Amino acid sequence: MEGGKRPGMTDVARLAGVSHQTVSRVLNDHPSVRPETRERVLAAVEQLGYRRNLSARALVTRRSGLLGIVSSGSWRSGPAGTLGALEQAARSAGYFVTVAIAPEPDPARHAEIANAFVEQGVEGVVVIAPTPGVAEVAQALSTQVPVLVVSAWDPPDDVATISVDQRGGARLAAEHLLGLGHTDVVHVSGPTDWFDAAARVEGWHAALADAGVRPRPDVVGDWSSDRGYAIGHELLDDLPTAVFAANDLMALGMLRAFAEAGVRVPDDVSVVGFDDFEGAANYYPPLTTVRQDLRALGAAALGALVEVIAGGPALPRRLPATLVPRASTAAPRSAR
Amino acid sequence: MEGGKRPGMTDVARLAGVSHQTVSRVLNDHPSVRPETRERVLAAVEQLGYRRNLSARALVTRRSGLLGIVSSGSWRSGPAGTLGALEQAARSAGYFVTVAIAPEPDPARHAEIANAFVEQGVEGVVVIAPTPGVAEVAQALSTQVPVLVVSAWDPPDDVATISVDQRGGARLAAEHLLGLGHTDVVHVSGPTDWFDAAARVEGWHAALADAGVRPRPDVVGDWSSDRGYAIGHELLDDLPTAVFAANDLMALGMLRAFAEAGVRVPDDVSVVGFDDFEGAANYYPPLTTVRQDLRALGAAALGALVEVIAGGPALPRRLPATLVPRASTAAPRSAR
DNA sequence: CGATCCCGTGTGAACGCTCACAAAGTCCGG
DNA sequence: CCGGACTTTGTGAGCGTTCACACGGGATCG
Repeated sequence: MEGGKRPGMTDVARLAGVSHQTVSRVLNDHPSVRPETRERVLAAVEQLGYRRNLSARALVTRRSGLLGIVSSGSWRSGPAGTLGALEQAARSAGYFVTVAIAPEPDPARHAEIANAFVEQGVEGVVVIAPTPGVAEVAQALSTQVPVLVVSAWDPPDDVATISVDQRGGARLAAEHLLGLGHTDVVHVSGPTDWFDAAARVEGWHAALADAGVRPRPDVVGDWSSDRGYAIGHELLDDLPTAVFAANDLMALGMLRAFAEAGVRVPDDVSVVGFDDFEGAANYYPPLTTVRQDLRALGAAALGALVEVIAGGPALPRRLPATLVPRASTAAPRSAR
Repeated sequence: MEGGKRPGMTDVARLAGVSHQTVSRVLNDHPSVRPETRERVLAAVEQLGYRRNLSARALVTRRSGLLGIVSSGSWRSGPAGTLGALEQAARSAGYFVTVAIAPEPDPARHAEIANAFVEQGVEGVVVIAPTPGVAEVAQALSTQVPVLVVSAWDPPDDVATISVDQRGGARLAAEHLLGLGHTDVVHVSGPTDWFDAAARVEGWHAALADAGVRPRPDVVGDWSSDRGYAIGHELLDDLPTAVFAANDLMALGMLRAFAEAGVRVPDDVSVVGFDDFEGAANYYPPLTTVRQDLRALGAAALGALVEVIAGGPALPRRLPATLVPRASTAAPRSAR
């Protein structure tokens, strides 16, 4: 697995018969180096299996080429996509990426993460902040290093933020239901301390208010399909004509509760979800839902972070969500 | 966001009235430093907001404290869990973690990743290798740096490997079905170039052979619920009494195909999945499946990598999978 | 044909830290 | 009270790079 010790620039220089500085120039493809010399150096690099030492480089340039990502332990769907897109975008922007997971509300751990990132010399940090607890990390960091927050959150001050437009997404769901003729509707929300959950609640109510429709009081869930199932059961006593679940998993649980009770979807009740989670297209019935493009989010987040690093402004941005109509929604029976 | 320039050890030393070396000792809590001096240094650190520079440290110690993780773009479920567990375990072992995503089979990209990791000076790498394409990365890397492969893969040589026991898991599924009295059974596999898919196929056939049962020829899927749905349709013509899907999403698609056709699960056909994917407990009916504890996998992988770094042996390890019996399986009609 | 400029290259210092070693200071027993 | 052992602290070098600058030589120009 290893030989003696890794060769350095001087070793390459010696073999190529040039100075270490020339080697450096070749490696950073500086213009003024004779093609022939370049060849010779590259050959030496090849022969020695030389790899540059980024620590040494970072030490003198004060640029680590590292970006930090803080994700959350309690991050349900799609961090895979977001994270992956983030990483890919980062790499093509010439950065490496280091990751830390922030468990919910632990300030000590948050400080530790911030500290670790600063010590590593990250040039910027993306914080995926679903809840206020994690958003604190962003706060802690933003005094030390450029930070971009991915969160449906109205940042208190000058912290740059990006997210999928949760309000807009919820509005889409509401308008879809409204368009079908539903007026007896209910929202099953996520935990209210989640920014996404709160924004969806807002969008939902705003859209209904605009149409003059008064929904039933929201039911608060916890994102889990189990809870969705339980809530579905509770709803059975007095069924609305449509339900908007704050995520697909809760919708899934409700679908099961309804199926077991012999309630047909969408004939007896329409169901809309949120996320377009994996498999939602093949729930029974296929779930109408609001899709968030998390890959696009990741890529956009990275772009925004790079701008912030470059000293750009901290404009909040929202990426649009889109409605994916499928078989779980239809006009209410009364309208047929 | 920034002040002038970051203070260094010498700045701290000057303020505390000691030498830079003493500062270093305090920071690495070396035993022999007088408590009073320590206090003074720590106060100075605090006052200046000093953070050490890990690049500089890495340069001299040749220990970066960095671990690399290569994950795969086409890594379906649970990287969140695995990655999260990996990161947490790494941190408590005193490492940071950098991530790279390998889009499927591109050797050039793999080489690039390997190169980047080596240049960063990672002390070890975890490669999550679902397919031979990605496993090549592991090969390439293992000559340069300690590598641990997470994969249901029989490594060609001395590469350390860890995974959930896919064969055992598939055997569990088969034996569960056998125990219920099923003999007319079929396996819907994953893409055959995936190690996991191949191992599940093997375990399935081995278990059935042991019981003297000849299953129908395997149907090859692609992990997606859409494909599962299509396969479910095809199966309708001549229904077996039980189906073992290589993952929950394909099972989900089949569940829908059956439901739409009025075929009842488990009365008319039993379905077993694999993964215990999010929501599987609330599919309709709740899906009997084989659970992999991916968090445990992540933690174990890190432990193993640390051993490899320390020069330990490269024993392959398998973590057990467990059967989660739910409502989608029952005795075949003939046996009732 | 000498002064000027640019190109290709080399020289030395510095980045912020740890390591090896040396120098005080402290304590003890004889 | 002195020598040795231990404790606490300081000094200088060096890790592998890049940066600032200096230098020689050919081309260009007046």
